[in-house]
Amino acid sequence: MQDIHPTVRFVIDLARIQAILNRRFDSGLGGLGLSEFIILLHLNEAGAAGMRRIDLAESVGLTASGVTRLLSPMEKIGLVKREANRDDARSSLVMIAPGGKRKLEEGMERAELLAEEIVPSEKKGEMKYVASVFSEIGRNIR
Amino acid sequence: MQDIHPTVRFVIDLARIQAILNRRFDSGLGGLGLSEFIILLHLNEAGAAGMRRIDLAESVGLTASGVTRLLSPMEKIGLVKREANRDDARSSLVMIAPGGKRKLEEGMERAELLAEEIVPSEKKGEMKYVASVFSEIGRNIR
DNA sequence: GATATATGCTTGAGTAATCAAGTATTAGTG
DNA sequence: CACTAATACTTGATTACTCAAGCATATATC
Repeated sequence: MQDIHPTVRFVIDLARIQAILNRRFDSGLGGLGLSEFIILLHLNEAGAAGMRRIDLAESVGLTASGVTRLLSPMEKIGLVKREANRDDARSSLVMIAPGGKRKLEEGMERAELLAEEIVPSEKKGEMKYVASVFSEIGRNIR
Repeated sequence: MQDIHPTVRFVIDLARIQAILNRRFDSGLGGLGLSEFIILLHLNEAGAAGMRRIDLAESVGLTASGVTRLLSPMEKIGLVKREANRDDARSSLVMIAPGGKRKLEEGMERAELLAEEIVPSEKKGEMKYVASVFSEIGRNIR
């Protein structure tokens, strides 16, 4: 038990950092939760075509159920809108609404400020490396 | 909104990976939640001296309140034990109990298997490096 | 040495997710 | 073409936290 497997250590450090960042971002994004912010970001990247809820779940890292619960109030307040999927009646498409675009821009400004607080700009190189490791892990885990 | 700030992207990737890992570890550690596992790990490292709950909270990344709620059932089933702190009556010390040591060893075995699934062992060097970046970020954010 | 303030911890109430089970719909198979 | 299996959700119940408030105890200040 002396030496901890590096990847296990990684998971532990990851959990800690995420818990802290989650709290910070949840309360610092101007009334937008971190998950909501992330959803808007993905939907914004998807553009007018929108996304199926399940693909959104996959890219955010939540379950389909979690996405359903998150989207429902967001739809009510006009951050996102839904549309039937003419190719598959099981699924509907979600897309970002004008209100969501505004909120996203607001949130992004704050997110950038928060980001600067946690990683000093001279660490950008390291961040790049970490990002590449993340994307590899991301592919491994689904 | 075209290019996303690298650290903001980092936070988003982190959130996704953590959500997925959290689910995997929560259900793969043999009845031990990931947070409980992490707590046992820290307490094990602290040894017989134990830790104050607030220091435990800080190293796990949760709030004091969260730690209270996690520890209470763990104490009941004999994974940890508590002891008054003779230097400061406000705080009590928590330490790992024999039952906790056993559970931790079991959990560690499974955690290592899960870890191998996520990151192939030839990437251990990279993980060590990422861990060092994490611990630096960790110091920045408290 | 009294009083204000800070620290450590717990608790009630709330929230954000989970899982398991259910309902449609679609795709695959003999 | 019927029938089984898989997919895309949604919902009820539960879990794992959070925050705000409160209670003790400790520390600092006058």
